[in-house]
Amino acid sequence: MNADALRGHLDALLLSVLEHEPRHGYAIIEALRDRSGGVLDLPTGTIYPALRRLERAGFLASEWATVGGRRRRTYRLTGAGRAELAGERSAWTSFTSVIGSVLNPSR
Amino acid sequence: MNADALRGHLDALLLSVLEHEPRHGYAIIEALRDRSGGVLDLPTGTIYPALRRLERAGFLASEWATVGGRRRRTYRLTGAGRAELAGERSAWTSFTSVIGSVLNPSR
DNA sequence: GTCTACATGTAGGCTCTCTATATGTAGCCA
DNA sequence: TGGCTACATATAGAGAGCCTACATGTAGAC
Repeated sequence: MNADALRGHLDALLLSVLEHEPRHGYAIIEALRDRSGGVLDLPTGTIYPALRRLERAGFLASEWATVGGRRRRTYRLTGAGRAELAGERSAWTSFTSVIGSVLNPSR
Repeated sequence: MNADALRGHLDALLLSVLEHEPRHGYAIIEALRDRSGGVLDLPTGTIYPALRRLERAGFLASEWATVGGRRRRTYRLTGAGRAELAGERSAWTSFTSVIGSVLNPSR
């Protein structure tokens, strides 16, 4: 998976993974790996800054917890985050449609 | 269309538009606009550097022509460019599949 | 006591796309 | 003649985001 290809789509992935349950960073990385069949194995240097960016934007909220002696910062979707996710899903659909129509024009 | 979303996919678009006929930069911009139904209206500052980059990479070759008193640099796909296009198409398919499976998991 | 898994974080680099600007021709219209 | 629009190419610099590399620490297995 080329790094640039992901650009601009990571936010949607993160919001999507947090849609039904809050998760901490490490668990998010695992969830992305699972859902993608092992293809998406994103480095911490990508995930953690992105989560902070999304929180700063108001799409996520976080709180600290300690589980088994380890500190976790657990993120959950805010209302704005849910709206953003809906927008991202719709943007993804039209994006694939547009690129697809250029890449494989039907005529 | 968000600028970041395009990242890493522009090369595929350019190669695709040049697949069946050589074109010069200005005509490539028009072709992209047409094929995308007007959504993709890319600035010259995006297209021209990208074309040079693809030529430097060996995927395109160019030659100058003068038509109606105006100078054009016409680009065509090289053999390596055709191979690259095939790879990009396949990468696009798996990319959409992966992102799609994360965004809308079936379970 | 060492190794792996779990867990979070930052600094700096790299690359690509966009904005803004520059230059020039051809044709239309007033 | 002068101005406007379409045609045509090009570059400098900005901005943004993802990655690499590094730093730090706990828990449990062997």
